[in-house]
Amino acid sequence: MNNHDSAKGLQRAEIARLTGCHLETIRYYEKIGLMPEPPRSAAGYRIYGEAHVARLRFILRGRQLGFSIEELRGLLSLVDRGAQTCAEVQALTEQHLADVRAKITDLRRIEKVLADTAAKCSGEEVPECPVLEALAS
Amino acid sequence: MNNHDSAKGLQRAEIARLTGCHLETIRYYEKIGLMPEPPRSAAGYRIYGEAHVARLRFILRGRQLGFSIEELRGLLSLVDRGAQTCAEVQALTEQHLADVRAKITDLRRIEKVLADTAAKCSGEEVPECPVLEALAS
DNA sequence: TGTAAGGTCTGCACCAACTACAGACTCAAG
DNA sequence: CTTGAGTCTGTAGTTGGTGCAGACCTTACA
Repeated sequence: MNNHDSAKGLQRAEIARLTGCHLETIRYYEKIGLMPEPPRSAAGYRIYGEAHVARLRFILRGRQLGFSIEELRGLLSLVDRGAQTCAEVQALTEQHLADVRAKITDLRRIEKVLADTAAKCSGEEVPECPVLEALAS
Repeated sequence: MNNHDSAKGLQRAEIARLTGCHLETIRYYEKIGLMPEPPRSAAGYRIYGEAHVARLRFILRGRQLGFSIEELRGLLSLVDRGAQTCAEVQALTEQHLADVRAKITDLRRIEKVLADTAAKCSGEEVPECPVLEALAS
């Protein structure tokens, strides 16, 4: 009954299924103030609406892109107080982009070391393993 | 007095300085069983020797290369029971290399999304910010 | 000889970003 | 009316450490 759902709202398991977010994570986001406290049913069950789904999707997408919780808090506060601050959002994004690029550089250096040392392995019994030697040096 | 040091061993601050490892981290590695418990002075102070320095360097280098604590535990147990297991070390390394490459691929995808959306920003006051829209979609 | 500064000891609390679980409650179906 | 599933709360565990309090030890200087 979709009409029922959209009229009456969603429970925790439903919003979790819709967004792919773990059940407990939603409560966690509420606790740390990323998600607003939803209205409750008479029995105290959380009832979510479309706005909650949209906000949760925003958060999840940001997390996928590697934004930290604190970065998302910043982004969301910009969202919450209006969209006239595009330059601020751009600055946050550029900073995060720089972080991501630095991480890629690091990982490529690591990749090279690992590939080079693994390539030296004969796989047979040799007295000294080149990987272990590379780590020890 | 270097002679004194190498004859009598090193204290925690000295091994930390030599290896660049944080003081408390050494104790942590000991607690979780990566580092052996060192002998103690009469007053209970830890006394480290060359073998401890070498093992700690091995661990630190492995961590720099992104090996997890558990992976290092595996590597070290291979080291501890002898070097005739080069093929096992190679397998661990190849697996880790694959993980690193997967992480690089992910980050490059993220980099592209961030760069594309940030590039759309005018920086001026526009009604909808392209970064926020990209996150919300 | 006294004392003050600095090093070390232990155990515990804290960080991110969740995840898991116990014990109580509620709800819907058979 | 009972059973099973969903939800509620608070709390503990995860990874890889870091920080700190309060007690001890050691050394240098007066």
